[in-house]
Amino acid sequence: MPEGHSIRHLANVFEETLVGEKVKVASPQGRFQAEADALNDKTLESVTAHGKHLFLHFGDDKNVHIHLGLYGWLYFDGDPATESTRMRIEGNGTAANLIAPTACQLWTDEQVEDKKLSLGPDPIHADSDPDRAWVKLKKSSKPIAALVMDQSVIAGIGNVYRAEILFMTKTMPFTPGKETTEAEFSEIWDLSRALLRDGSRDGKIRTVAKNHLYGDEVRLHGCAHFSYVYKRSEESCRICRSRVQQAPLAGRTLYWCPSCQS
DNA sequence: TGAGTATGTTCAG
DNA sequence: TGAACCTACTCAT
Repeated sequence: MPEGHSIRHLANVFEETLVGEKVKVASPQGRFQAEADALNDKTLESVTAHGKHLFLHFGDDKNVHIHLGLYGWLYFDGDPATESTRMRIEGNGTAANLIAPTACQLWTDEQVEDKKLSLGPDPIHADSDPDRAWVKLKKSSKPIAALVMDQSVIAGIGNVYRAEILFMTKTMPFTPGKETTEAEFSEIWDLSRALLRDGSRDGKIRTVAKNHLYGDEVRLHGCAHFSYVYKRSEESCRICRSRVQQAPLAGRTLYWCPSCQS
């Protein structure tokens, strides 16, 4: 479900509610019980996000690594824990309930650092270095549409942002990375940063300009979103009216406009 | 109500 | 490359 903007948004919610608090940690589902016992009554010192990975730091070499994967989500605002809640963190009159994550692990500081080093730069961070992504991209013969979603190249972009960013920058998605110019990459990086930051404010993806807002919305897990091309392969391009195309690429469905992105 | 699909990653073959 | 993970939503029946 989530791309990098959602993870940054969830980190913000943690910072507003539970960071600095002595918390109760539990695992109603049981699969995180031993780890929860080790964290119970500790203070949640800080929370960091890198790409689609979320890290809860408890000090004393104890951190929780969370990856929501395809199904996972974190519910706040006092929603009651259910028997499928992998981890529940409670304090300060609120609670976070973690449901169906791909990963929920107790990690050392070293494990956290190793994971962050394995990921590409995250455009949402002011101090991330786009050159690390550019060096990898310009060496690769893989299509740009595979590279921008490769978390070891750029961390945080998923299938929705991939389609929308390549459309908005008029990038032909099958262009090999090594044929991309530095100016084209800079445009992709800058737009990624702007869109991820904007989306992280409320956890929603916003890409379509006001003057292009018409027609049907795309439903993303119960929420309505407008998109330029994502999931619009039965419809016409908002700009040129060509039929939006779809094809599998890098294991996911890619959407693009063959006229605007040529 | 059941089939199909999905903002993702890892691992086996 | 495909299966597994195993939830929530959409759509057809």
